[in-house]
Amino acid sequence: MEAEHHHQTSNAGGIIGGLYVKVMTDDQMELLRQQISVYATICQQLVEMHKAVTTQQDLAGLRLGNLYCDPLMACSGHKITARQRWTPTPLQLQVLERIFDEGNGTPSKQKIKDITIELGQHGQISETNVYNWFQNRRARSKRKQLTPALNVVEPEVETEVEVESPKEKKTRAEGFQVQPYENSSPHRIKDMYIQSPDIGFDQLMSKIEVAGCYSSYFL
Amino acid sequence: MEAEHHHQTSNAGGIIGGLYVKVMTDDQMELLRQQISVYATICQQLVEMHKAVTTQQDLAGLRLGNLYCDPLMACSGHKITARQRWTPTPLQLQVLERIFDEGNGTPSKQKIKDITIELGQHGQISETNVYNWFQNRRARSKRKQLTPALNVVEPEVETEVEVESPKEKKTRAEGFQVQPYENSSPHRIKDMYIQSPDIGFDQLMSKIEVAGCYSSYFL
DNA sequence: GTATTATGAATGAACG
DNA sequence: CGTTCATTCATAATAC
Repeated sequence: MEAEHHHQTSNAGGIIGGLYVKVMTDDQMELLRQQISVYATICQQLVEMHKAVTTQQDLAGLRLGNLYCDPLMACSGHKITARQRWTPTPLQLQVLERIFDEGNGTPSKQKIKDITIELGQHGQISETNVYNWFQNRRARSKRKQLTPALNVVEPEVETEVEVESPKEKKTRAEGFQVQPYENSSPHRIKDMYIQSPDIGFDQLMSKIEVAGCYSSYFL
Repeated sequence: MEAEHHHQTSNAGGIIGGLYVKVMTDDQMELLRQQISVYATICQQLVEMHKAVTTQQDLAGLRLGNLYCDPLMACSGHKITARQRWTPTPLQLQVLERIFDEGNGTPSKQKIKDITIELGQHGQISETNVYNWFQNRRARSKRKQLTPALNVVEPEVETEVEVESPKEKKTRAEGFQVQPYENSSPHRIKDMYIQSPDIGFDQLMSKIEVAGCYSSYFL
């Protein structure tokens, strides 16, 4: 094995047989395949959820069997402790993120109150929750910014020959790990091909079919 | 999900710079880019639709005066088979344990950096990994100390409202579940990465974020 | 295969 | 505000 540095993040180009082509490493191919599969499956899942919600909308209320759905219930037993930590519902989270993205980094006291009231429409929440959320959001956003460029260590050819670990078992596929850290807005996908926000369900379905057709080429 | 060399018609392989790589034409790349974008956008659209439906549901639920309970939360789907979690190598673990035992309970920022760099010699690692490791190590060390005499089982109160077959006691009660249809998907995608049909909405959202992360490599 | 455990990661809340 | 703690979630490892 030569000391060829393997840059995984760049697609190189070259001339092969007189054609200019992009080249991909197996890792990149696998990554790609994963990505497509994930998207495909997400779409399926979302479709399923949509169907379920749409067709059994009133059943949903009846089927609530959550064990910890009622933090307010003064149930006699202190054993079944409801979840003690507030967790934003997806809706609440959406609103919070939107407000956060608006940049008005100053959630004043009054603003907190307003937000709390608004979010109260979507679930149990308190001003403290909102306050804490913004505090944490800001702090962690900042932290991530401070650790942006992971010094890409180029691990030597991994000639670690240590054998002192009796539990030796790992057959690590060493190398490339993608850590889904949200830098910036993760939902931002550029280069949209569907712009209209009010597209119909059926159209989406057909789009999925098309996408699946493309996928078969690579999977 | 190993790199099965499934050559289609025009995807050739070759040796470049000592690496076996796939080559793609610009057309293929473009096709691919389109495909990913389509999926990404479909996901967003579906999410929006889902949110809309959910909102109505929420309002309906409130009107009924029911105790609030988010039907989408608390789903515990899993089984995403993708390598995404850092796992310390035995060597790294050894070093970490040693540092932890040295007692300096507070690995400061700078220390984290140093440790990360040092451990980077033995495999892929990031500062966050180190940070998390110490956090967890401390927390669990403390918890163990606190729970030596605690009985193994927390006596369940009979508030348990559901009798579950021993076969699926794994899944906690969740308010939202889609029918586990067969894997007969409209488009044949093998090697799914999300297999559980009862995955939750927020989990899906995170998957989308992850997928978007992957995408950034190619878009 | 399925169920259980161990543990990396995420995050609400609290501390100083 | 930045940092730390406590709890929970998801998953790799493992036991069954």
